[in-house]
Parts: sequence; structure tokens; C-alpha cells
Amino acid sequence: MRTVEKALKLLEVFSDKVVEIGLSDLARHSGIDKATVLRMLGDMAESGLVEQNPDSRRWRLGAGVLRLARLREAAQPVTQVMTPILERLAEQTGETAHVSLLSGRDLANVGVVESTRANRVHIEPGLALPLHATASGIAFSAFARPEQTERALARRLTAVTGTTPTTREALALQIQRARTRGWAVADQTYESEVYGLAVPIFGADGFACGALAVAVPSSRVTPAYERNILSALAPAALDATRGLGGRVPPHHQISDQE
Amino acid sequence: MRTVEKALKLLEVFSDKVVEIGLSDLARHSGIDKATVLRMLGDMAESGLVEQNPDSRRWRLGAGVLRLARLREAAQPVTQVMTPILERLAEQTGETAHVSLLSGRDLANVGVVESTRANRVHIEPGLALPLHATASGIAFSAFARPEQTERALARRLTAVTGTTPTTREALALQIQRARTRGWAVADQTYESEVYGLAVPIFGADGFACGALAVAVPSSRVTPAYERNILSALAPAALDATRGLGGRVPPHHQISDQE
DNA sequence: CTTGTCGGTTCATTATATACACCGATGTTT
DNA sequence: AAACATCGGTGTATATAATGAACCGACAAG
Repeated sequence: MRTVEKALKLLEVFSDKVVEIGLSDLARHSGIDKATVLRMLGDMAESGLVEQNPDSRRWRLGAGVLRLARLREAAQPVTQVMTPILERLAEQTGETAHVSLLSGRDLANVGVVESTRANRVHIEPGLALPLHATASGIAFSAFARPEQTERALARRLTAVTGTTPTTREALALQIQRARTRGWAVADQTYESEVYGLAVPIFGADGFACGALAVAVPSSRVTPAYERNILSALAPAALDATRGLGGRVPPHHQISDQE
Repeated sequence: MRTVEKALKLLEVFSDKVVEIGLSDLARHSGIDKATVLRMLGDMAESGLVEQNPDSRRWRLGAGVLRLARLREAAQPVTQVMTPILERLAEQTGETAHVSLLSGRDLANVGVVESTRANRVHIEPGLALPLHATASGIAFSAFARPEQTERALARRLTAVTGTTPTTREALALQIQRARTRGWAVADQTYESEVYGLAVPIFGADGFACGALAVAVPSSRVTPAYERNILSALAPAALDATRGLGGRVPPHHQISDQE
């Protein structure tokens, strides 16, 4: 594997659970030799991507990622544009709304507004969503550039829950259904007891660049509830696409019937 | 030079001026062979650090940086904590306030609130501030871990303007003055006609981890004006240190006399 | 005292990054 | 329209940089 790729893969250990990690832990986790990991961390620290806690000697994400995010946000204000859209969507549906964009192999969750209800779905910020196991991933894949869709289909499809599509055929069917409807559904394919509804967000080229989604506790889902969410998702997705400088392709529409 | 370091150095071309860049341009700018640059970009795209505009085939920062920033922000909410502090500081002083944290070799600007006055200092988000040429850099270096201070002094000190300190002795003097005063000043050492005042922000270890600063058009500076800004900076820096979970070392104080 | 683990260093081996030449496509100049 | 330049991207022999096992001192637990 390429060295740069390996080094950047190290960053994937970080999550809301793992905020800091020691050298040996990281080496074990990544399967890379300690000496190599240390050198990579040193290189990444030079550019501020990671930093070392001087007391514990453990490593964490560095201030450089904030700098890069600000640069990107100045060039294209995704967070700024999406926050009010997510807030309205969460308010209208009473459920957790989130937005994700293509980031390498997966969709990166780049914005969440949680429901205020006691029984709600929690989505951790910065989570990487697998394309085949989430409503967002299906909605994206259904309207992405053909080569992106093919990549999603060609990957090894790991079962996250019992209902995750794991064959190319099953995933292709989901994508096809999403393509005709204009939206995607994921019934506990990523987390049990979580039901997801998602619609694509389009880029300037008229292909999907991400997805807008609402996540609901399965227990609350009824056909009427679902229709209500979709009727809020459709205009929100349009706002999102326009706000990000994208273009909805002709003939695209969100049909609110099964 | 190490490969990972070289690859990450490519990210430094991006700024508010350069939002997208083509392969050949990037190769020329970095002095690295086109083929190598392309492979590095491919590796970084895999993890979402950069992405390719499918139409222009040019490269830009990817959604992955937003994901990483959200992860870090969830672990330590820098932006969230600093925004109200900056807003109050900008309001109290009527000038542009900004905060920066150590990120690799330099300080990374991770938050700005601009003055509302017509004649004001503009600071671009995500800017990397050289340690020797800015008030923030001096304030940081004066209270940083000794090895950080030494690194700052040992570097090649490039003249950015006519008044930038370029010898180790000149820089050491500035740092020493900042250490006794508790704050640093930079009179047009980075941008002409910009006067900077900065105070350190401390980490949990009692050493500086960044700086809080106010930037003023030189024409407005008088001793009284400066004192006024310092009296707003001092409590703001205390709030910042505490808000970020840091600890102000004993005996540290900000003296408002020259 | 023994044992295990930590972060970090060293250095011979080898796998990987590199640079050159080259490609077809696109755009400019003459 | 012919000639030329530049673009993004590819293939490959070569050389450089990544690698991993052994080792270090420090620390903690038993």
C-alpha cells in the first residue's frame, strides 16, 4: 500500500470514542510497525494534522484540521449554508437531520441537528457513512456519477446489521428503487432500531455530491409519518443543492408514494 | 524529505486566493514531479483531504477536512468556545480580533471576528501565522514550552516587511519583552500598516498553546488606544484559557505599561 | 527482583517512491 | 490548417526512502 495512504488511514481511528491514542495502541490497531507509525505521526504533526499531548504523550487531531476546514469553508461555505437548512428540517420533522458529502470512499457526515425529543437518534459528528449501509449512501449512489456508483457496487459489502444489503444485486436493487422514487430508505441497515430517509444533494455537474437525511427511531415510523418527512426533505434538498452552488438535473423529482 | 511530509506540504498552496489548482501548476509550485504529485493527490483524495473538480479536473480541499474538524471540535470545542469571546473582544475594542493555535511549525488562525469599522484589518480565515513576524507568534513563543521557543528562534527568519525581526537576537529581545510584559506587540512586522497586540493562551500544562490577538490599522494607534485594547485582551485571554481547559501559570500577569 | 509495557531509536534490507519519456486531447499562434 | 504548447495522465527502470526487528531506558505491577 502507498505510504501516504497508510499514514492518512491512521486518522481513521479517531472518533468521538477515541479522542487520544498512544503510539503502541495505534500501531496495533493499524497493523503497522511502531517505528513506521511514529515517523508518520511526526510528519503529520509537522503540518498540524495531529499533535501530541505533551503530558500523556498520546496523539490527537491537531489544530491544522481546523485551519484546513476554515480554508475550505471560505472557498465553499458548506457548514454555514447547511446549518439553517438542517435546523428547519429538524424542527419540521421533529427528528434528527444530517448532511453528508462524498469524502474519499465514503460519505462524511459534515452537519447534524438532533431532534429535541427524548427518544431520538444520535449521530456522531464526523462519522464516516458507508455507501451501501445507509439511506444517505443509497441516495447518493443513485444519482452520483456512473463511476462512483460502480465503485460503490464493486466494493466488498460488509454486513453491519442483519438487514444490510451484502450482495451486489441487493444493493443495485436499492439504488434502482431510489433512482425511480428520488429518495432512499434504510430500515436498520446500519444501526438497529434506526430508520433513515435520504435525498441526494447535487453538485454543479448535475450529479450527486452528497445527501440530506432524516433519521428516526423505527418504532415511530408509519407510512403517514414517512410521507410527512419526505415532504419536508424535498424542499430542503432543493435549498441545499442551490445553496451549495449545485444544479438539479432535469426530470428529477421526489415522488412521495412507494 | 519524507514522502508523507511532502504530500501534506502540497496542502499549503491552498489559500483564500488559491481555491483550486491544476496538476501541472501544483507540480511547478511545489517543485515535485507531476507524476508524483498526481499519485499523492490520489492518495489524499482517498481519504477525502482533497477532491477533484470533475469538470475542470483541478484539485481543491475535500469534505474530509470538515469531517476531521468536526471530530476535533467534538473532542475539544475550540471554535464554539472562542467565537463568543472573539465577538465580545471585537465589540469592546472596535477592532478585528483573532485566535490562533500551534499547528506544526506555525500558528494556525482558527477564528476571526472582524471589526465593523470601515477602515479595519482583514485577516483571512485559515491563515498560517509565522512565529517570528506576528504579535501572536511572539506572545506564544514567550510562554511556550522551552523546546518550542528554541525551535522558533532556530528557524530561518525571513523578512516579511521592513521591520520584521530577522536575527536571532532581535527575535529573542522581542520574546523577552513579551515575557516580562505578559503581552506582545508587532508594529507592521507582517503586513504594512497593521499593528498587532497579542496575549498567550495556555494549555493544561501551563505553557502557551496559542494566542489571542487584536489587529489595528497603525494610523489609529496611540498609547491610550493600546491600553484600552490590552484591558479588553487580558480578561478575554483568561476566558479563553479556561474555556479550552488550560491553566494559567502562577505569577503570570499582563502589565499594561510599556 | 522479575516481568511486561510504554515511547522512542537504530540500521541493514527491501519495497516503494521517483523522474523521465511518452500519450492523446485541447487550445493557441501563425 | 499546420505547427506548437500545454494540459492531465501513464508506464517503467532506477534509486531513494520506507520498513521492521532488535534494542533502549523508564515506568508500573506483582
